[in-house]
Amino acid sequence: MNTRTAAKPRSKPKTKRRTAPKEVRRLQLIEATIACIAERGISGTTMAAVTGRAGLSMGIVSLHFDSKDNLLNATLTHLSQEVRRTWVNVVQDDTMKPAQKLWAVAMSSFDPRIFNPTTIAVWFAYFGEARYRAFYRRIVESFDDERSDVFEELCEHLVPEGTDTLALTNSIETFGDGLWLNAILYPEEFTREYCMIQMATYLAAMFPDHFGDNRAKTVI
Amino acid sequence: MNTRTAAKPRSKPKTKRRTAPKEVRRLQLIEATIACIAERGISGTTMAAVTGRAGLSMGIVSLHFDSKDNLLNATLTHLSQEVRRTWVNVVQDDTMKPAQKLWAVAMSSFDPRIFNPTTIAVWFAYFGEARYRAFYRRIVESFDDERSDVFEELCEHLVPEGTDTLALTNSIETFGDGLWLNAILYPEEFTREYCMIQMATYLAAMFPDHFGDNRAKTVI
DNA sequence: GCAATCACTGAATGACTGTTCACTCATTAC
DNA sequence: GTAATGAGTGAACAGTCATTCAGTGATTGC
Repeated sequence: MNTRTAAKPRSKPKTKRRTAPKEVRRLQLIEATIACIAERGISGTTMAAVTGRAGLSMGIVSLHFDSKDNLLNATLTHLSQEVRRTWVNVVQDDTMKPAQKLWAVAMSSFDPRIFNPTTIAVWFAYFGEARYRAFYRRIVESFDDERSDVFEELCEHLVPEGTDTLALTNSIETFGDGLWLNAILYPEEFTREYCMIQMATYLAAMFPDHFGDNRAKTVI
Repeated sequence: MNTRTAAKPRSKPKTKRRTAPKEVRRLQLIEATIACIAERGISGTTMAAVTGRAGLSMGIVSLHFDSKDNLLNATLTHLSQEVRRTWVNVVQDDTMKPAQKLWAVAMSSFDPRIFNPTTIAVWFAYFGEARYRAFYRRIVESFDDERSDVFEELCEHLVPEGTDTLALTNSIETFGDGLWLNAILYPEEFTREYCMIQMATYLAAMFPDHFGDNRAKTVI
């Protein structure tokens, strides 16, 4: 439906190309699913709503994903990968010192591509329903563990020997989770900027030697 | 179906009382709803499931709540009141100093009556779906505001003039929210005790003069 | 040009769900 | 005792939804 027409100049260009590569359709459906979940919740996300939004017919989901469950699964995986890309980009910069990296990874949670009302709403939609939680955990766990490991390793460079860096890592992630939660519940107050300031204050309190006082401002 | 009727035509004392006071039935249904949402999510919480679990018939919900929406509404209100009772109990003790009160209110979030897998799961179930979020917010907002006001007023006793006590209050609530979230996702790691220790560490960092170092342990 | 293939369609199907209401029966008033 | 009351029942109903599949039409291979 939407574009990507065959570039055959000699055949009639009036009809839109109806067939598209598999990956294009899959992404098209995943994006429609995201929009739909954000707007109507998972239980309100019917096949008719998703396919209608994508401008396709009902049968298309079976064709590309077999079932609704598979589509929901693929959507969550897609979201996870987007989050991963966001923080991985940041740690790959080898010119940064551990303190800068830790700061950057923590702040990457507020990158507009992943920190926006639509995306956050979808995360909590999956998270909220018990029947999807196992499903959610299975998909998210490896992504979460990977990030926690990076966090913990960075922490070890910044705190005295003997500090419980796992607890520290958990607390940073916990604070970030709480900010996401409030961002969706009170979007006027917990804007992106406000959340970043809150995180900055938190990091300053936890790593006074590195981000304490007015140091924070220079790193932002 | 699974009646309590005992079916003996004219026998008297063995039949359970079939009628009960309105409040008993309402509570019975609300508790069945809580169990059901925790187990199956909101979309899996059908009238048949709720009434079946309560040991009553399908029509009973219409009788006491008119509709499913009203039942869901009443359930969330019930949960909010339980949370409110928990922290209000704590601040009413006038022998406590502000620092102790703030500590006690923050820790009241981990009272087993409100901090348990079932109850937390239900909170996030309501919270997770966009179509219920407005509904959730309407019910919860006044409860939340009331608690935040108390928190903020207590903060003002503990920090230097000019401190942004609203931001500080928000950050404490945010950290608590994050702990609840992790408690349901990683129940083995984020136990009640672990969450309380995390909160203690957080408060110690934010109020070093009052809960810093080993002070915290004495207040627990 | 023609047949084969492939992407896609959408009405039909069957399973499930919230609500209704005619009915049952325990309790209460007299 | 008898009648009136009203709590409680559950089959029936109307609506919704995911899935299916016979069919359409675009594209490709020859």
